[in-house]
Amino acid sequence: MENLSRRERERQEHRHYILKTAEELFARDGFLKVTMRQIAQKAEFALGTLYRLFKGKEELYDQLVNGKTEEFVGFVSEQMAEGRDPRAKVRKFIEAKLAFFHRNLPFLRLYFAETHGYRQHGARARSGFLRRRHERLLGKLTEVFEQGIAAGVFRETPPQKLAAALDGLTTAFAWAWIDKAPGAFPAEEIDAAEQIFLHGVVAGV
Amino acid sequence: MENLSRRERERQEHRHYILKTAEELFARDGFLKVTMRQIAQKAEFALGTLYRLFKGKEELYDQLVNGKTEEFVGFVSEQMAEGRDPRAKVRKFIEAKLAFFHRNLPFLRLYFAETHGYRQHGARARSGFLRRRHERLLGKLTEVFEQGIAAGVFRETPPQKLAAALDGLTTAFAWAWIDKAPGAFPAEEIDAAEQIFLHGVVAGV
DNA sequence: CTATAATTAGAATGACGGTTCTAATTATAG
DNA sequence: CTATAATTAGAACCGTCATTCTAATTATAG
Repeated sequence: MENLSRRERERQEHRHYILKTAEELFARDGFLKVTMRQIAQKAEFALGTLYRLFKGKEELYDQLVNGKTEEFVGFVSEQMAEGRDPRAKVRKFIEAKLAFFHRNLPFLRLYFAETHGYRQHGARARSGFLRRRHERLLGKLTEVFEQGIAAGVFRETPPQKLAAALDGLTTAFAWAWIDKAPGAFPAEEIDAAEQIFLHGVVAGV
Repeated sequence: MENLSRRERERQEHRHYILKTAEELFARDGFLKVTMRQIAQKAEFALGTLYRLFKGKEELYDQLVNGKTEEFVGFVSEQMAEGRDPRAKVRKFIEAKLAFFHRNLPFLRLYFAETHGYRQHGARARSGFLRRRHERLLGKLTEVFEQGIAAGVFRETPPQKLAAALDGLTTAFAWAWIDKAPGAFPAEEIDAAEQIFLHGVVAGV
């Protein structure tokens, strides 16, 4: 990465800056409503320059979304791996997911749009890279539950369902938090999600 | 509704049929990607006829989505009201929500797009009718939890968080089920959602 | 039956937006 | 300094809609 001409380095910086700018627009309005002209204007580049740096709108969007997703899934996976036992891993998953969204607020909307929303372009979105990454993450969660059940820590329940439940619970908390206090660190949400998921809502035995 | 000329009755039937046809298209591709021509063709009406029956694309979409949402929120509310105690109401909520989606598969996508996705048109979607209905439903859930906590049936937890958690959990199960077996009645999902939500995943005391 | 109104089909209009092109500007090399 | 290459700005092109318009057809009334 260091043996690049100044030219090439600037090119990369420009690409990066444009992606960052586009992220806010895409997160707010979605792929279809954002125009290349808007991106160009907000990033202070000419329209033609965007097409020199990216093949087109789809490539630009894909790079953005795929890059961030990789980062997200990687981070959450690593954090989960640090948990010693299934319960700790569950806690890590919740913490990592919400913390990542806290640091990458616009990405929350993009990720959600791609994993649960409409196909945004071509035939790629719903069957593509991002979808597979999301499923991989759920797969890792599923393994954690399998281990926990085998070890007798968790109740006998289909582990995929547990994974879906935890993912849905944390997503719902992310949405509630984004509407309420998107600036603050979602500490309460993390604790509440863990508590409810581990012990349920019925008052103690 | 009965003192209508044959003309007027037919007019209503045509409107209804067009909405039904449009629902499938909107559910599959989203507001922005569906064209009026597609709707006209699929419903076997001329383009001009659509504009005679509806003011435009937005009105058509709004009527569709608002009507169904009213139906959905009404149904779930009624069902919840039938539960005798907070626990039964929780069970009813889960049953009603998943059963409604089972009967109205395309609507699941529309509802979700509107409550959690991008603004689909104008400035209306995210602050509009549907949004308020969704919040009203969450409000009713919140009341159930307040009562349950007061009665000592549920653990002391902020009731809004419980409402968000249950809503998110059931939504996640709806998605998992739609991907897996959209034809079958989601009986397993209902039971698993109730079990996890009430008692958590940690193996019994 | 006509005359008049309602309804239909589908062509024309106009705006918008992704992409490409051109002319000018700026940088690099010799 | 030129000459050549890279880069920029933004105009032009082209296709795609939502919406409106027009001419023809069908129904209703007298």
